[in-house]
Amino acid sequence: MKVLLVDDHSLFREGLAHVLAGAEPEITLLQAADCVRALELATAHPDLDLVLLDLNLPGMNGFEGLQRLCDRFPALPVVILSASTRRADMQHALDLGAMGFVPKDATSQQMLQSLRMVLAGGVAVPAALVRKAGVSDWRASLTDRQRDVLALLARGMANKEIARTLDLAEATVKMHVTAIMRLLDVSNRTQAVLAAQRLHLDQ
Amino acid sequence: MKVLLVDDHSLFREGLAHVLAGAEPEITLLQAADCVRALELATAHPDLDLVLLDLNLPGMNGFEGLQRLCDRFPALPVVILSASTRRADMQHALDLGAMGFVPKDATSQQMLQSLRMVLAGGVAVPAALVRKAGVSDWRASLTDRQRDVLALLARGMANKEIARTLDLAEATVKMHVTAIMRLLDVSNRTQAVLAAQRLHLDQ
DNA sequence: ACTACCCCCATACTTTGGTATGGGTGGACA
DNA sequence: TGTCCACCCATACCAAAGTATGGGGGTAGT
Repeated sequence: MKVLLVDDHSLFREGLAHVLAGAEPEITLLQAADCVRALELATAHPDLDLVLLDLNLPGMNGFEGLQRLCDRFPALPVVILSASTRRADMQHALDLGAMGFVPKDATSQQMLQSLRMVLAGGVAVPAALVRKAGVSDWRASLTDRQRDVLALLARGMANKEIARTLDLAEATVKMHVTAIMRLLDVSNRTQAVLAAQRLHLDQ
Repeated sequence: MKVLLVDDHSLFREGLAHVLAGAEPEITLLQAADCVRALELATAHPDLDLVLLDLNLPGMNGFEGLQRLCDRFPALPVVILSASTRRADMQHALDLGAMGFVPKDATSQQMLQSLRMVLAGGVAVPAALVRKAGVSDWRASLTDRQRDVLALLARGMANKEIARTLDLAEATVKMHVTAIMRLLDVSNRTQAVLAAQRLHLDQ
């Protein structure tokens, strides 16, 4: 069995490698520290059985990486490993095509069970999610451009800088910022940044 | 040898346990998911040789946990395990009494080397920090009132609201905000909030 | 073809943010 | 006693943020 593990912390990768090797001696484990490398490895190893993907990666957003993986390798099941247990995150990951969601505070037994379930063709999600699905997706309510602006907003940029960066008029940026604030139900840009952080909408 | 590992992700704990056990068969590893449990275990096991502490824990701040550990067990060396590689975080941890700092993206070899160094009575810090030490404590450079204002700033409040809350004139609040921004070396309030978060100066 | 969005721009306006000066109090310390 | 410093206030000014209105162009769905 061949599994690709994507996580930016090599300590975590090595530890998990030991856990998996102990439980499943037949396993071949590939490791990637970021999504770019993960895509390379997935391309180079068509016989992959599973991908374990950490959501909060530096550089490319975990969701974006998930989307690309599911896009390029639709038959390859991806299980999300995440420190987050937010329902919105889990829901979104599953919407994008993930076959499972394992919180990082799960035990190794729980994780292994989830992996087995996914390898058997199932979908593994924590109980918390089953209870009530589809609370809605803030991300979907933000347009592409609004997300672009919000990402720069979340870095503390002024409207003028954002305009320069995205090659827009300042007035247009202001319009987007106003729309973002209305959608997030806040009254100034700092609160918008805080809300974005809470909802993992930054970056 | 007896080591206490404090991290909220049990997957990470189990993985690291395997790594440590593989490298050092004589090791006894205790695990705690939070600082409260960590303090209990440290009290119950006076023969502890080392504590491995994750910085970003839920509930009690990692820094706060570090402080309490160093307070109650001055002879017990604490090595910080953190996803952060920010110099300010490392500096702050060392100021509080940590004996080492291991980034989570270190290899297990690097980590083991750091642990050995600390057990030998040394201090283990990544090279990046050695280069330039003692930028030191932003906290000290902020006055009490500035911290009050920053705390509200970090909630996205407007100057007028802050003034009402602290019963000050808006002009006074502006003065504090300006001073804060100068101290944090940023150019607007949103960046000040972001910097405060990075340096754990919010709240 | 019509509608509905999304995206872009401009102008004008009000409010807030941020800077600069200057001045006042009280506590700490040599 | 004089000096430093944290803290407070006022006024004024310019820059930036945020709101409102109106318009143009593209694309997708009915």
